[in-house]
Amino acid sequence: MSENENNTTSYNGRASEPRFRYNAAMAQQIEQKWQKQWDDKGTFWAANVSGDLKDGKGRNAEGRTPYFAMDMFPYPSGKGLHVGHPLGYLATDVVSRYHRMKGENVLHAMGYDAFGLPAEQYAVQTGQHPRITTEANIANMRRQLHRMGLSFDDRRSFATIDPEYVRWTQWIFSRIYDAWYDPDFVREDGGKGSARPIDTLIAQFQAGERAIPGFEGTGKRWADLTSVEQADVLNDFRLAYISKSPVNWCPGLGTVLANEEVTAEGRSERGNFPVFQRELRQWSMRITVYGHRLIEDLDKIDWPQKVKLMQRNWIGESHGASVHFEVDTPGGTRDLEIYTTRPDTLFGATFAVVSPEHDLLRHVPSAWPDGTPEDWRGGYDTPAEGMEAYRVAAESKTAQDRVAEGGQKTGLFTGLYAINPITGAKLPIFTADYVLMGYGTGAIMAVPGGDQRDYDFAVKFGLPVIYTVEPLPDSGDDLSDYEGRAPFVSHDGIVVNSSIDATKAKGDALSLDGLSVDAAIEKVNEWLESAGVGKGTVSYRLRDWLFSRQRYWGEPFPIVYDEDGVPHLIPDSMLPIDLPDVPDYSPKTFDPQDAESDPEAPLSRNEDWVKVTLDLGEGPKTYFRDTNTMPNWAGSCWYYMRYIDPTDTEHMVERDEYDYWMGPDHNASVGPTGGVDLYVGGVEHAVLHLLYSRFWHKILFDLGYVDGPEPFHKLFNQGMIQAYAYTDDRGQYVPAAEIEEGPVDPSTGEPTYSWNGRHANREFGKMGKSLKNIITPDDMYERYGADTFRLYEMSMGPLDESRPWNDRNVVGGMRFLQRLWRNVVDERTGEVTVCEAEPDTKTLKLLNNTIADVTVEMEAMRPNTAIAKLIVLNNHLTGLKDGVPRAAVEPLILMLSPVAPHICEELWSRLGHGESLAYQPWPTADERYTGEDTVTAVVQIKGKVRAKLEVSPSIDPDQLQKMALEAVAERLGGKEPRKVIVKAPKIVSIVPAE
RNA sequence: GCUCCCGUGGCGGAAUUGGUAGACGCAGCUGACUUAAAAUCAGCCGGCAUUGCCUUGUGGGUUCGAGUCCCACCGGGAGUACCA
Repeated sequence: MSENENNTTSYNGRASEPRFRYNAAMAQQIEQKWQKQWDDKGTFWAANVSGDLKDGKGRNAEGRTPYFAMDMFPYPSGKGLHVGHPLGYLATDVVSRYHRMKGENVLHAMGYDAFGLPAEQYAVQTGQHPRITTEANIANMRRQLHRMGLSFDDRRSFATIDPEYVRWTQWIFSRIYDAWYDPDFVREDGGKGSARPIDTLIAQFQAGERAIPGFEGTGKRWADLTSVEQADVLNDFRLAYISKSPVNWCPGLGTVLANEEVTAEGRSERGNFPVFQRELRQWSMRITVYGHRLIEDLDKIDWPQKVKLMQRNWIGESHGASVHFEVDTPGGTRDLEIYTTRPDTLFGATFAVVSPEHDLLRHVPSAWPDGTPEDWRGGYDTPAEGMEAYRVAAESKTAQDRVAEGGQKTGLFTGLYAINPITGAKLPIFTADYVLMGYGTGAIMAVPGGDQRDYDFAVKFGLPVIYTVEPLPDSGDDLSDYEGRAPFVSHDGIVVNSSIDATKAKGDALSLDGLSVDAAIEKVNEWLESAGVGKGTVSYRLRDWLFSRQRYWGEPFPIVYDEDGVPHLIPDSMLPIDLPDVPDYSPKTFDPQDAESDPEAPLSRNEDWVKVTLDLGEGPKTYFRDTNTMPNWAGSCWYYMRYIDPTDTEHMVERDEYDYWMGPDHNASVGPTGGVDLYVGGVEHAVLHLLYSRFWHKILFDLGYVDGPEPFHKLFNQGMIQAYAYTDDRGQYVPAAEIEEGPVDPSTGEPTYSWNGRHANREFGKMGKSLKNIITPDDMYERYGADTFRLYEMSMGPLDESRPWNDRNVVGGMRFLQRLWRNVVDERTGEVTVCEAEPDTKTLKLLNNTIADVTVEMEAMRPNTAIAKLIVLNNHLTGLKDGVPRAAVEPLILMLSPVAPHICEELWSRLGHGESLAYQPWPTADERYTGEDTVTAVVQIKGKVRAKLEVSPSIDPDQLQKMALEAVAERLGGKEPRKVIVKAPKIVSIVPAE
């Protein structure tokens, strides 16, 4: 170990320092030495049960409990990492190392989510292929992570852009495309509803077991249909299908977006461009059919409540009823189906509202009915003219515009009337943009007596209000308002004025009067069904997942179209479909406000690629490739399974390997759903990646490719590392590293800050290049070494909470490691100084209590408190007069090694051990030395501490009470206490006599 | 607006089931060592105060006892928003 010349910072070594002091320079040498050894010896290779990855370097899979710890893999950005990024990676690494020491077979690896917009945009600017920059970025990020000492099995690393990986992404798409959802099929796990191969559906059509939608009553059999007709029928069943419904078109980005990628303001999450609703042909995934299962199975997995709640809200399951109203139109009687969650209020419906895109609006009368009030007409001469103008206006409105209207209702009378099936009342039908086409049926019955929005609308257009529910006296609703102006919206109440006799409407007589709301809903649903005018239904906020993008840097679809436009799947044997070279990588973008523009995909620019001759079983024919690419989420939807064996060329994942690592009950902590044991990542993926992954996984489960219905058993969201940033008085960011802290301003209680002698303002938030407050891991290695960096990040606070980075505090971790080093190694000579004598009883007590406590903290993923307890033990050893006992410092080193692995390996080796400590058994506490000899019992009078007693932990409660009463006898003044509570051995609480 | 989470010293943060509030670290202070400084080691370190009182955002409540449970409010953060 050589002397270091650098003396610029205190921990980087200086001439006067002892030669064998643990400083930054020595830390760097130790760290790189051990990182090389781990690599050379394959220390972190995990053993599969079979195949190419069976080699676990002497530790086989058989007989060892599998543990799969995983991070949300990174996008390899060109910007590199800052200290905020690896918090989660360090946490999983600590957990992985701990589980290895418990004797488990730990699968821990890191891949790269490498398709994406930044690389594409860089390619657009430079003309360089995105693969080149992406691969350079991956190499750089791999180096940065490696230097942290993360214990990955490097044989299992891959990137989503690797052709072998793309192949399986396309293979999964093919399986989804070739599947339909059979809601009646009973799965192996007993649940109802399952994805099934599309062949099973075709067989039902061929056998005549199932009517062919759209061809009922034509007498046509399946074989009689043209290929185009067959394709159209199947498209309506496939789980990946071509949709012709409204999608989010973003001209500024030149692509369409999923609902999840559009902000509440109606703009693109990326780039903040306006988004318009357009009807375009696009790929969609039928995620809505899984809505109920995606909610239901949340109960079976160990995820933060917050994320479960976000997914439940996003899916938005609501139970209600659909009701059919008859509408008289110029072309005859039409059916209007509405959706309501409160069918009990049908008697209070006084009008109906349909969304501006609703089909009914194409059947409005040619003139306004006699007596139509002026403000119902909106100034238009005919209903048709009004409908068209209103629809166009609503379409161009962003969500922001709607918010700006401040809840003000707009709308227009359609000239049509609907017959309330329960009362026979004639209700005017309006159109208004507060009713959304995409939810329910796009039409509502309006009950102004029970709904604030309907009420606002009724007031504006002078429509009547009928109350059918009376609030409960103790409901908290203001009863004085009842029958007054405001609607009563509470769900609790008693139904009144809700009865008909059979002569007034379809069906039998019905009375809801006097029932609770819940009972009324049940009764009215039964009535609707028996009268054939409606039924109870379930509705979802979740929409199908828009799955195609007009971008270059993504996976091409394994789909070609024949000359009739019928899509055909490319056979698995021809996968992967590689991206073609194109003259220009950018999608055609438009004026962000140009809603009428049409997407143009970059892949369409290579005609040689688009037009291909293939033999798909009917001899060589000309086909045209699909020119869309998959969204960024495709690769991250299933990558966890690929860690199991990225070398497998035969399967996405082999069943036996899946069962071993991820199958149901593969270890004691995982339930019947199976899945990754621990998945750590940011909460920002709560509804995007995590919902899509669960969806794909359930399809693959239904189709029998994997054995459990959930991908991730335990989810953990790490907090964010925040930082201070500084601006000058013009508001420009100035480098945080060059800020000087001045004296505290007495008026604010805050210090003053300056940069280059000028005043600076401090703000608190994220770390970012533009904020000029970045600290990189490389800065930390340079100043302290990777172990100190790891120690600091793990000790700053609870892993799941956000907290500020404070440069100044890092030094505490360095001092701890130095003290530990000095407890083992003589700083001047480099000799090992531990003594071989048995530790004294006090040391043994502390050691074994520490082992017990630290084990609990590690199990609970609380490295911060584990570290605090290890520091206490180390501080105790430092103070020992007769040298540090080996029997105490070795367990300390083992327990610290998950957090600071390099220095611990070095000390372990210097203590004479030939093998890495990575698989040394985790220390166990000797119960002879746990617990305490005496505890402090507290004597309280009315909750206040009045005396303390040193007593045995096993003291008899009666004896303790006696001692306590003696100790405070003076204060009780000889009176008998009113009450004494004894919780031996810790508390005696006395309530004195008055 | 609705839903959820969080408020503890100068700072980051500890406190099984309600049971001695402030572990551990940073900063600060004192001492030892040193010509001196750094480093290291030993000690002090919530506030007021004469022995005791006050103190976990504020105000109430439950309890022998509340940072922890309940109610209301204040402040901060996150999600979501005309979903019928």
